[in-house]
Amino acid sequence: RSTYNNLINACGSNGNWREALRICKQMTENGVGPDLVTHNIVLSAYKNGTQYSKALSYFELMKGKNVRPDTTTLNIVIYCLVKLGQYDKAIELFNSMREKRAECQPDIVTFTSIIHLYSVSGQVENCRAVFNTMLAEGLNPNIVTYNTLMAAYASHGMNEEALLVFNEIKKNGLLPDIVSYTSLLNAYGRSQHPGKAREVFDMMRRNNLRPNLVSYSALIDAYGSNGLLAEAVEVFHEMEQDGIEPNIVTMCTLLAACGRCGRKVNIDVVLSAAEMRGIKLNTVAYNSAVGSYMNVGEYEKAITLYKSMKKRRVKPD
RNA sequence: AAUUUAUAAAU
Repeated sequence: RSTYNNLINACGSNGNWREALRICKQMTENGVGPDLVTHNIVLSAYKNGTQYSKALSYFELMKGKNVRPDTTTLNIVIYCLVKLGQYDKAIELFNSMREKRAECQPDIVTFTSIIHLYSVSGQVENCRAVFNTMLAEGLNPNIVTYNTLMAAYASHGMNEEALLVFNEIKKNGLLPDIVSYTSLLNAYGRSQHPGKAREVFDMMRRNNLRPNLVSYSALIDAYGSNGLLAEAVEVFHEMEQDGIEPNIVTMCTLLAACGRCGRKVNIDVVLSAAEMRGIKLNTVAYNSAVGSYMNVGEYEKAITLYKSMKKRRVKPD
């Protein structure tokens, strides 16, 4: 059974949920019944394949077969509900877990997921309360919990709150990791403090953490979204010299930066830079480029790009 | 140190 679970998991963690299901069926046909771990692996296979509704259906199926879920099961279900924007249902499930007699009590993952929920559902003011409740329940936050709380503040441009959390990490004997630094950096970028964002980036290096693709892209955006295109481009070069390959998000960030620097710049340069690196533009990147052309008043180029979008079979949204 | 769950970047 463990062998099968391992096999299913190998497919599922790559988002290959069809193959995962196929093996799961085969397992049953060979007379090996799935256990709860198997079910959880199937659920997470759906999740990794972004098949959130299918995951929820599977969960209903489990209930129909009287399979008792555990906290991990419910955590995955909460994750899927959040992805589908079904926040009320997620909260309902969370509350049911918190009842005294509930079989599956919320754990640190559950609480962290709920903090994240409140961030993405536009109720960041609830995040700290959830965090405090978790403490009151005697659960110790780990670095992911702190990072989630920080990211919540960061995405809302609340840099002071984010910094407070960052300092709490150290106070509680944990070490900020690359995600912590990137979130703090992002908090400054989102609140019009690109210089502070750079300071965080440098601080990360001084603490012997190597900035990765995400950290670099976040710094590029900190400059770009605040109108500092030259600095953004400089970081882009710094990144490549550091041996980190840009991806579509990086290029899209630069494309957006071109539309925000307040003057007419050559967006084509960025487009061909992407092409030279074999990075194919997706819908978001096209939107960004078209938007930037509009911002700088190059309406004809915007239309041309829109047309080439269709030619390359990238769906406009 | 390996069967399953939570966190950071773009329009």
